[in-house]
Amino acid sequence: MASRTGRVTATDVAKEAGVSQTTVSYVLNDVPHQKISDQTRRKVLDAVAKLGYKPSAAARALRLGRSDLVLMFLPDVPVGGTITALVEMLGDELERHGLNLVTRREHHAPLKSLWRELMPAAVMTAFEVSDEDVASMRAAGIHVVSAGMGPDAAPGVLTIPQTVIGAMQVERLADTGHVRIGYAAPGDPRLRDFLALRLEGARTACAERGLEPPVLLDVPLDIAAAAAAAEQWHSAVPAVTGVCAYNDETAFALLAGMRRVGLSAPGDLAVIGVDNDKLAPFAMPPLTTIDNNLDVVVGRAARMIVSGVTGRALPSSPQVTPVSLVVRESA
Amino acid sequence: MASRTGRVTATDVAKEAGVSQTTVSYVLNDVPHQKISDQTRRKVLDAVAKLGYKPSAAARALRLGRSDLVLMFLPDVPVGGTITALVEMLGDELERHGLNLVTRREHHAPLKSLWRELMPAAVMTAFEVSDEDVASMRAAGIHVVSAGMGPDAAPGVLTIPQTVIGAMQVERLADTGHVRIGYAAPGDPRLRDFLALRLEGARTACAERGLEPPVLLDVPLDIAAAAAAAEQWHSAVPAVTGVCAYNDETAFALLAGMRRVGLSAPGDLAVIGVDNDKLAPFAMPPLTTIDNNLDVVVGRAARMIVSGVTGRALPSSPQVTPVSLVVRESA
DNA sequence: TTGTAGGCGTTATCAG
DNA sequence: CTGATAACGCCTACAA
Repeated sequence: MASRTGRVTATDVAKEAGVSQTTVSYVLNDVPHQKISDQTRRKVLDAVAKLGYKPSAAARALRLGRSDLVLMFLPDVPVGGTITALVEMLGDELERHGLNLVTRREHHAPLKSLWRELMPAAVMTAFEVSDEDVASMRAAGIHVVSAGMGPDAAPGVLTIPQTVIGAMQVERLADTGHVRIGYAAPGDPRLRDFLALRLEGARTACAERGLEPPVLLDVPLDIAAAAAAAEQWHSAVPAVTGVCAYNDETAFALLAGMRRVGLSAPGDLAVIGVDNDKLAPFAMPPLTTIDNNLDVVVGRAARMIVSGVTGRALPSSPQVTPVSLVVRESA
Repeated sequence: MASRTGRVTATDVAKEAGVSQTTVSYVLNDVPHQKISDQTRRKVLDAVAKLGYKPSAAARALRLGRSDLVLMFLPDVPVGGTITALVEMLGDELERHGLNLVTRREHHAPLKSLWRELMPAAVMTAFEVSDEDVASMRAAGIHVVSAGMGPDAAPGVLTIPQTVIGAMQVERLADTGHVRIGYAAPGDPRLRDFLALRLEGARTACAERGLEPPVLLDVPLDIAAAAAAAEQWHSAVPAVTGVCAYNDETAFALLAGMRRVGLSAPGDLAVIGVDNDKLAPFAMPPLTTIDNNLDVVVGRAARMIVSGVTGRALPSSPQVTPVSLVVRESA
């Protein structure tokens, strides 16, 4: 049966079923205007099952000019749990549609070299890819989905509105009576793009409420440095009483710094994070934070990719901002 | 130049360079016993650069009978940051050798169906794959690397000694004067395999020091439940004074529970975690924990995979246990 | 040292 | 409804 390579091919299936190899292909791909008798179909399917036939992804890709791979480019930042979780979930989701996710950091492989090589069915770019590259991919028949950070909702762009996050933080603080707001920036400069947008959202929200712009301080992942920042906010005049942290990690550092200098949350300084980290409920005090609701984002991304690849129109997505506030005790 | 498909092929390169397609292949693959004149080589390489030629992974895979994909099967557990980080790092590392990592949860795709389809160069199985499957993959020429949890150091098996982790925790507690040890198990039943091994390591270490076996309690990710467990340990006679947590997440929950009932660490109950989570330094008090040193593990895994695929012998690895103690304040 | 030719497993075209 | 047959792009004996 199996040729000398040991592989079960469609031809083997055809022989086993007593039909032509073409018929096997038709049955397996559910070719439309080809009426196959139920009996024939059955014979083929039985042979497939009996032989354990699996079509070769390589041969298929070669023939079709596109593989079943989905290439995802990640920003070259210290990917917090957020993005890794997103990758994890997206991979699971795409797999249900027969797609395989391959991730790559942007700086490692210059994109163009990789997509020409892999002929992916789709490419998902996180946040920064030149329009030129996108254009040439599209020209090559690759479906491109970009994840934008801003408030723009261009077609084919998955929006993860960073500005909304910052705004939501400010709103929570304002709603709980804080008038003078601080913003805790992460030390890592590679996060500045995200920071800029979140900060902008916070600024806008402050302006809308008639508050002064947030007082920006760096809070590196270091207790002593965080403590210094905490004191600076606390002793300012007028004092900052509520701080938006760039993310939960920064928030944890800040809370630790505050403890060191005897400041408590939310009494002396309210703190609100971003990410809803697994450990957020166990912070001292339990951390109020913004949840990205990744499941929603991933679902949306998967739908965009799958519908693009299969050519089906996507079931109109509600386009609700998936970001939500999780109130605990720190703010 | 480019054929109607828009793709630049090796034939296009050959035409551009004024040589045969065979020569192009020889140059690009550095075929040994083929003496290519430097002049010819140059012409080919220039043409490659000029045209931006990239070999088709699909065609290559079809011809060679193996792709440049590396398939990694993950255990179907709530993969903590530990494993996701490992995946991330491994992907980066393999990429340097022209390999592409594709991950899959075990329960989703029944393995066999996937490897037959993708013809991966290597498969990395995390923790649980039947010997039968491994055998058939090997028979198909796929290099298989398994990650074992136990103390066994079989060839082709990457050892991540869970028992050592438990032992190391106990040793730290014993070294700091604790005589009655507790073990905080995670609520999630899917972690029981890991738990069993870590616990076994802890038991053995206790026995070696002449201590009673650790007092095992479930510490779910819930402050109230964790508080109850803390009280139970604290009020036992003789009292448990030091607890090994299954991981940092459990440790954080336990510390939070202790705070609720007025118990402090390490005074009333010393706590030691596992994972060295990013947030561990910011726990209250800063969490003493065990670091898996993933970079070491990943490096080893990558070497095993790459050497297996390229057929080169692997540079003898020191086989030192990569696990190490990180002392902070909680134990 | 270089060129010719065949086939890896699929899908698609075109006759029967 | 089914059966030959031709690519898809690459590697590699075998010839020249």
